[in-house]
Amino acid sequence: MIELTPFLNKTVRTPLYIQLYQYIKKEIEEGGISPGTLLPSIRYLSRHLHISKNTVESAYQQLTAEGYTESKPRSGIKVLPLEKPLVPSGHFTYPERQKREEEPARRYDFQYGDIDLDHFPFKTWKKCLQDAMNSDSPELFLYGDRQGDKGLRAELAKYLFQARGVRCSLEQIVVCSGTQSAVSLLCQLLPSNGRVVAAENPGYDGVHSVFLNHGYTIRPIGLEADGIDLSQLAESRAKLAYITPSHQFPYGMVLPIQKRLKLLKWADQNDAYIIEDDYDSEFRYQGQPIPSLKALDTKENVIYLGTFSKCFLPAARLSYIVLPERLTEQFCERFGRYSQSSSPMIQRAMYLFMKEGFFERHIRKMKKVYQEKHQTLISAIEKHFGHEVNIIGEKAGLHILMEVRRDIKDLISKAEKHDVKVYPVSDFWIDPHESPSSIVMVGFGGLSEQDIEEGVKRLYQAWFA
Amino acid sequence: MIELTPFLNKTVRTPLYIQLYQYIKKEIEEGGISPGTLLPSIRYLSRHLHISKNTVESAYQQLTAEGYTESKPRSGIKVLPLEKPLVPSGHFTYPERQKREEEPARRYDFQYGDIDLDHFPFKTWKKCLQDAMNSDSPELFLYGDRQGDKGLRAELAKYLFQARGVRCSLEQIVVCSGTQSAVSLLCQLLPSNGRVVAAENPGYDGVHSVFLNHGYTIRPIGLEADGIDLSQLAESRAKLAYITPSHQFPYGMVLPIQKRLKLLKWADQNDAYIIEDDYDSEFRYQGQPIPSLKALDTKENVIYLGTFSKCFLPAARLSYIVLPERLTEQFCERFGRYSQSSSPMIQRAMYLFMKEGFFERHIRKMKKVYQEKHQTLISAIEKHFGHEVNIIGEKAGLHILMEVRRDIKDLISKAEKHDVKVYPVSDFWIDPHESPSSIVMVGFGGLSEQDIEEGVKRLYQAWFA
DNA sequence: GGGTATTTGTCCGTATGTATG
DNA sequence: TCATACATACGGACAAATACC
Repeated sequence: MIELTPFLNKTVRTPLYIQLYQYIKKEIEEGGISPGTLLPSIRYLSRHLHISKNTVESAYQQLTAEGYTESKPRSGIKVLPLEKPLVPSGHFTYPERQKREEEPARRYDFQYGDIDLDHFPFKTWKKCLQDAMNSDSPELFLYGDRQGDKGLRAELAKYLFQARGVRCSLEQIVVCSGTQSAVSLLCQLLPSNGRVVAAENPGYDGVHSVFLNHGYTIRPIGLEADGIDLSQLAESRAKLAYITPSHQFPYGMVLPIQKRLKLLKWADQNDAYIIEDDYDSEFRYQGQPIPSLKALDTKENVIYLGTFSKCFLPAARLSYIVLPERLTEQFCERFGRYSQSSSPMIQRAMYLFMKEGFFERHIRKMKKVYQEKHQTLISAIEKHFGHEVNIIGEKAGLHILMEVRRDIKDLISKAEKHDVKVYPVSDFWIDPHESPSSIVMVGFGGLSEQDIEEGVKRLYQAWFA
Repeated sequence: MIELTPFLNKTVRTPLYIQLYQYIKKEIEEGGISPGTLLPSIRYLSRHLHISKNTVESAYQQLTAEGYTESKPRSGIKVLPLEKPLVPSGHFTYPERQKREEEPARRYDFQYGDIDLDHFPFKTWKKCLQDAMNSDSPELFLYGDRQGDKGLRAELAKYLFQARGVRCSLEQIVVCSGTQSAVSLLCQLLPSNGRVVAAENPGYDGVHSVFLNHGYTIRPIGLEADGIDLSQLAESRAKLAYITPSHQFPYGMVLPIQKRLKLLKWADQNDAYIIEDDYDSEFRYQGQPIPSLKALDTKENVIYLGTFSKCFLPAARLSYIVLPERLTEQFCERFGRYSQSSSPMIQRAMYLFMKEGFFERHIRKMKKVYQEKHQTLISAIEKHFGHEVNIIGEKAGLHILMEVRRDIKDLISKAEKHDVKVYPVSDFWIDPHESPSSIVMVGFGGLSEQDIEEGVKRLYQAWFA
C-alpha cells in the first residue's frame, strides 16, 4: 500500500479536505501514485493524519467526481489512468506579438461613452444580479428566450410607452447585445432593395461600419440647422434611412415635429423603413421631452432602437429593437434558429431592476447629475474661453462639440501634453475628408464636476497660453 | 405651509424613509403638493411624525436626487415642477397579440443544448460574478475591450494550448456572444469570393442560417463513415468551409488524422479558409482526446471556434474565435469601431472562474457526469429496444441519434403523448427534403439518469407498446 | 442697519438587526 | 459558528440663512 503524508495546515484558510485533495491530485498527475493502485482506505488515512473520516471522504469524492479515481464500494478507491494532456508539459507561454503601443490613459479624458460611475447604484444592481442567480428557473441558465426575457420585454413595453410614447406588444420587442448587434440583425432582416441606406452625415460611425460590413452602400444625407435635409433624403431614392431624431449624433439638434411628420410621409410614400436610433433621449436638460418618431408612426414604417448603454450601464451590453408589427413574423422566420446573444442572467437582473422601480429612479437621478455636469462644462468653457470657442449642441445628451479656430490634430496633441483628452469628429463623416477641421468632441459623462472644471482649464492653457 | 400626514407603518418591512419618500412622491405626482411650495422643514416633520430627523432627511434626499425637489441649504426644500409624462395617465396595457400557442413543457425532454444543472457550481460561479462586480476597474463597467477581456483571453490561450493543442497569441482571440455571433463576424470579415461556403450536410443549422442571412450560398458536402467527403469538397470550388472535425454534428463521427491532413492540404492549395467548430470536444468518453484541426494548421488557414455553452453555461453567452495571424490585422481594421457584444462583467467572472482552476475541475467533473448519463442512455435503449433501433454517434458529446423504422412525425407526436420529447433532425440537412425519415435526435445533457431511464422506457411504450 | 436668536439643511458618529460568507 | 458588511434609524454638532428687535 502506498503511503500518503501530505502536509496539512490547519492554520491556513483553505479547508483541510481541499488540501488533501490537491495533494493527492498533484501526486497522481506527477506520477507519484501510479494508475491502478488503491488509495489508502478512508479509515486508515483518517487515523494516520489525525483528521476526521468525513474529511478524507470529501477529498476522495472530489477526486472521484473529477475522474482521477474510481470508487469501488467495499473494495477500495482505485487510481485511474491519467488522460495525458496533449502537450507533454512545460510552462505555457503564449506567443507574444509585437504590441501596438497602447495609448496612455489621460487624467482628464473627455471620452464620449463613459458614464458616471460615482452615482451608479452598484449595491442595488449587485442585489438584482444575485436575485436573478437565485431564481430556480432553469431557462435562466440555458439559452433563454430568442427575443429576450419575457419579463424584461414587458417592463420595456411599459417604459417605452410612458417615457417615449411607443406602444408595442411583447412580440415586437427584440433584446440585443448592443446597438450594433441590433443593426446587424436588421441588415440581415430587411429586404435587400439594392442594399442602400440613407444616413445622416455626419452620424454615428459605429452603425455606419455595420452597414458597410453587411455590404450596404451608404447615401450620405446632409444636415440643416434643425436636422436632416429632407430634400436630399428624397433625392437619395433609398428605401431605408438610419436617423437619430431625438438628439442628432453628433451635432445634437432635435428634429422638430413638422420635419418628423414629413419624414414619416416620405417613408410611407416610398415604402421605406426608418431606423430611429434613440440612444440618449433620456437626458434632456431643458424643455419638455419630445415623443419619439416611433410614437407618431401610424403606418408601421419606423424601426425603433433603444439601449441601456447610455442611461444605465454599457457593460450590461443590452439594447432593444421595436419592430413594426408587419416585420415580426418575418423576424421569427428568419431568425428562428438564432439564439439570443445577450446573457439571460443579465436580462433577468435588468428585469428585476426595472420591476422594482430602481430604473425609473436611476434615470431621474442621473438626469440631474448629468444636467449639473453639463452646466459645469458650459460654464467652465465660457469662463475660460470667453468667445474664443463656439459650443455646439442642445441642452441634452452626454457630449458637446467645441469649435475652435485651430487645426484639430494640433488641438488634440497639445491637450494630451496637458493630460487632457478630447476627440476628433472626422470619423462621423461618411467621407472623413469632408469633416470640418476645427471641431472636437467633448464627452462629459465619465468625469466629475471638479475634473470637468480642471480639464477645461487645462484645455485653455494647452491651446491659448 | 402644507401639512403632511402620511400613514407610516412601523410594522411593515419597508423602511420608514422609503414610505415617507413614496408618500411625498405620490402627492407631488398627483398634484396634492403643487410645484414651488416648500416642504415642511426636516425638524418640524420629524417632531410631527415622531420619527428621527435623519429619517425625514433621507426621504428628502431621495426626492432631491430624483429631481422631484430642490434643496436650498438653510432655507428650505422646494417642490419642482413635474416633467409631464407624455401620456396623460391611465394604466398601461400593451397590445396583446394573438399568441402562437406555446408548446407545453414535457417532463422528459431530450432537448439538445440543455446542460446538467444539478452539478453546476452555482456557489462558485456566483462568487466569481460577485468578485467581478467588486473590482474597481472602471472598464468593467464601460464597454470593455473590443476583442474581449484580456485576462480571459490569456486564460483561454492557456486552456486551448493545453487541452486542444492550439497555440495562439492574445491578439488572435476574439471573444463573442455565442457561436452564431462569431460566424456573423466572420461573414463580415472574410473575403467575399462569391460568398460561397462549403458545409457538411447534415450540419449545424444554426450556423447555416447565419451564412444564408449574410447572403452566402451553401454548398452541401456529403459525409462518409469517417466524416466529410473530401472529393465533394474539392469539387465544390468553395474557398471557405465550415466543419465540425472533432465531433461531427449531428452524426458524431471523428475526422481521422489522415483526413485532417488532406483537409489542410486542400485549404492550402485552394487558398481557402476552414472554420473549425469545436463545440463540444471536451466530452469524449473513450480513447485519447484528439488534437484540434487548428493544432495541425501550419499554414494559417484554420479559423477555430470554441464555446462555453456546452462545457459550462449557455446563459453565459460566451464563445471565442481564434483567428489565423494573417487575419488579425484585417480584423482590427474592419471591426475597429465595433464594441464587444458580450458583457465585460460576465467575461471577468469567467476569467476568475478559469484562473482559480474551477473551470478545469468543472470540465473533469462534467466529463464524468455526462459519461455516466451517456452510458445510462445507451444501456436503457439497448435494454428496452433491443435491436429494434440503431444508435448513431460516437462515445462523445451530449446527444445521440436514434434510427427507428417508423415515420418521424409519428414518433415525435406519440412520444409527446407519453410526456417525452425527442427532436427531428430534418433541419440539419441543407435541403430538409433529403433528410432521412426515421431518425430522431436525443440530447441527454439536461436529464438526470433516472429521467433518462424513465424517458427511454416511455419511448418504448409510446412507440412499440 | 446691525446684532441676536431661531430655524434651516448638512454632516458626523453610533446602535441595532439582517444578510452573507 | 463566528465575523463582517450593510442598511436602517437615531441623536447631536455645525454653519449659514432667516426673522426679529
